[in-house]
Parts: sequence; structure tokens; C-alpha cells
Amino acid sequence: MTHSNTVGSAIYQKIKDDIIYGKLQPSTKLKLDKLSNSYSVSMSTLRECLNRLSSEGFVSAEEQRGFFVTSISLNDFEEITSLRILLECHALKLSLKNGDTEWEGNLVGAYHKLHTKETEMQNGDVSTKKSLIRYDWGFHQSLILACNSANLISLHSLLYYKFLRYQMLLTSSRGSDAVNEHKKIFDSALERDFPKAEKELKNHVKMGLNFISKGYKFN
Amino acid sequence: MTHSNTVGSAIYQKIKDDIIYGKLQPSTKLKLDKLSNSYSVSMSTLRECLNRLSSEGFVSAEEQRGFFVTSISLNDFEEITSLRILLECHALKLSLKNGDTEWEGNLVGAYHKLHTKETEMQNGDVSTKKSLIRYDWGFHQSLILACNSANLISLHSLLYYKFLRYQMLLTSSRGSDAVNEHKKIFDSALERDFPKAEKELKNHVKMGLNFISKGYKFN
DNA sequence: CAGTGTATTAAAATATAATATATTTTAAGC
DNA sequence: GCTTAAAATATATTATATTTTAATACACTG
Repeated sequence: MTHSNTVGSAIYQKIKDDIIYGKLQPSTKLKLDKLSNSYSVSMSTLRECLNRLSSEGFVSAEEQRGFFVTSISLNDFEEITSLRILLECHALKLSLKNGDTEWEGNLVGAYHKLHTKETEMQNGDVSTKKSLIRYDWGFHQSLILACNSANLISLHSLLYYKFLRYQMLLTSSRGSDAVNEHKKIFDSALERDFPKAEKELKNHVKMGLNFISKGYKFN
Repeated sequence: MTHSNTVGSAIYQKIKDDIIYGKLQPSTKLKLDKLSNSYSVSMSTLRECLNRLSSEGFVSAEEQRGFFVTSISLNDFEEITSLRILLECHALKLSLKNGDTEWEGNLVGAYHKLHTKETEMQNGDVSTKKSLIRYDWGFHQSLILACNSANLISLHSLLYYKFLRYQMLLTSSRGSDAVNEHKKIFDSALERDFPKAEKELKNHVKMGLNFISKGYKFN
């Protein structure tokens, strides 16, 4: 049994997470020797990791000036949202057309997990916010998993996580509104009603944008 | 004036080009010390570059097994094409809505360059195929440049070049068909007729797919 | 004998550290 | 505010150690 994660991929995940969850804040200068120390990796491994993240857009590389956590702006957030909607709806359309029993069953499972966690949260159990996010991701990916395009799934994942970084700017979340939206998306997906599912999905993501852009003061 | 390209970004461009233009063929194992020699860069710089390219999808990294030029398949080509159409049409719609005189003028310029080169090529001057490609890129990007989304432009660029790699599998090109299609796209774009422009653009890209998938034998 | 599994060895990827150089940033002085 | 000197930092190479994979030889088994 070889669970030999390389140092490189471990540190990549760690830093990516720290950016998404705000431990490394937007526009922060990522000083190489400082990070090399705090993450306990060598400079070369760290640079490999930062280069990967800069290709994805979580880190911005400025030649001869080093690396920075990619800055945020309302404008960028709107772009990310718009692209997420474009890709997620397109993939949803394909998924509703192609999805077989296997896909449908996995979707039902993913929704059940999400809904269960959401109920826990509404009862005041805040300890599991990070797992709620995992289940939210699981649900949204399950929706499109039958789209039959690895490239599309991969691009969607990128945009979901860029969106998530903005979401994490606020500690509060939307509560019961999001729960209802999820249910509507789920129901219309099972009915293979694409127009309705698309409408509800668009609305859901846009409401997320609205909530955050009202609650967070971009400068 | 600072044109001080770093070794890293220079080698990145070189290797990316070599992949797109087929000098480094699909599925080739990218042995580190061999590449380090042939491109005359150190291993660390090379690894940084390969990590960037693997994030973008031109290179595939397999943990502990090294790097490979990303493999090709008809299925992948169809996915890429479909995504390119989705993004390029979406961006075109925004661009036709927002484009001002500045944008329109640049588009006219880009089309003129492309058309001039196309005419040269039809007269038998094959020496400038690579510059024709640059002008084709220039035209297609100009079309969408007023879409007002840096994220969209960047994603579109990625997909254009992934598409281009497939295009480069054949030495021959489509000749006068493509020339006519470009004209139709250009004309309808200037008239701000989105439905027509979209139709012509979709057709243009799909014809590219057809031409290549008929001429190249995927295994 | 063919095929299969298992050591052994060779090759290659991964990771760190040490070093040199070039560029940017900071600080000091005019 | 401008120029220059010093410090900090990024970039790049090289050398080395470790780990993993790939290749080879060798025995075992049906």
C-alpha cells in the first residue's frame, strides 16, 4: 500500500487551503524564506508549489518581485460568479441529459449528506462548518458529474474554489435560504427539468454573490 | 525598459510552444535530466516550468513517476472544442454588446492582418505559416476583447491553445474555407449581429474539428 | 516450456541544502 | 525630491541524499 503523498503535493494543498480559507490573506506578499520556514519545506519545493498556484490564479507571480496571494475585488468576484454559472449550467444541461442510475444515486446520496449537515448547522452546531462546505462541494459537483467532460469538470472545480474564497471572506452564512435553494435545485434535477434546474441554480449562485457583496466591504 | 525575461519564463514559453507545435509529441516522457540538458536549464527551474504546464494541462504529472506530455484523444479534442465554443461565444456576446470604437478599430486591424496573410498563403507562400497562426489568434482574441472579463479572456486563451495543438497534428490546413468563414464572422461582428456571428463562429470552430478528426488517425 | 512471481540492481524522481548572481527594496545622505 | 549605498530578496545553479519506480535476472510452478 503506497499512500506516499509527496511533500510537494501536500504543501500545495496546504497553501491552497490557506489561501481559500483566508489564513493567507489577499495581496499578502509570499516571502520565500519566511514561507519555507513556516511550512517546513525547501525553497525549490515551495517555488514549484507557488508556480502551480500561480497558473491556477490563486497566487500572482511578478517577475523578479516574487509571489503574492492573488488580490480580490468586487469586479473579479462578479467575473468568477458569471463564469461559474456559465460552466455549471452548461454542465448541468449535459448531466441531466446523460445521467444514468449510477449518477442519480450518487446525487441523492450527496444531497442527503448536505441536507443532514445543513439541519445540524441550523440547530446551532457550528463545529462542522468546514464539513458543510465539503458537502456543498460534493452536491454541486454531483450535479454535473454526468456531463461527460473531464475538462469541464476540472474547470468548474477551479471556479467553484475561487468562488469559495470570496465566500470565506464572511464568517456568517445564508442559512435557511441556501437550504431551500438546494432543495429546489435537487428536486428539479431529479425531475430532469433543465430549465427549472438552471433557473434555480443561477439564482442560488447569484444570491451567494449578493450576500457576500453586501456583507463584505471591498476597497 | 525592462525586457529581462527570467530563465524560468523563457523556458516555459519554449516548452509550451514545443508541445503545441508538436516538437514534443503527445505522451512523451519528459525525463528531467535529459530535458535539463537539451534546454540548458537547471533541474529546479525545469521542474518549476513543468509544474506550471501541468496545472494548465499541457503536461501531466504522475506522482513519483515524473512528467509526460499530455496525451491526445478524439474525445479530449471534442471536449476542448465544445468548451472553446462555449467560452468564445459567451465572450463574443458580451463583446458585441460592450465594444466601443477602440475595440472595433483593433478588430478591423486584426482582421486586415489575418486576411492579408491568408491571401499570401493562398498564393503559395508557405514560409509564413507560423505568422498566419499568430494572426488567427489575434483575430479570434480581438473579437472577444471587449467582453470585460479578464478571467474569461484568460480561460479562452488556454482553450484556444489546447485546440491549436490538435490543429498542429496536421501539416495541411483548410485554405479558402477558413478564409470565407473568417469574413462572415468579421462582417456579422461589425454589424453587431450576435445570432449570426455566433452561428458563423460555431460553424468555423466545428469545421476545424471536422477537418482534423477526419485527417488525423487517433488510436 | 511458458508463464508467474520475487529478489536484485539500475535509473529516475523527489527533496534539501549550499552557493552565486541579479534585481528590487530600503535607508541614508545630499 | 533625487541619487547612491546597503540590505533584503528572488532567481538560478549545483551537489547530494533519499525514495520510488522500472528493468533485469533468477528461481519457482503449473
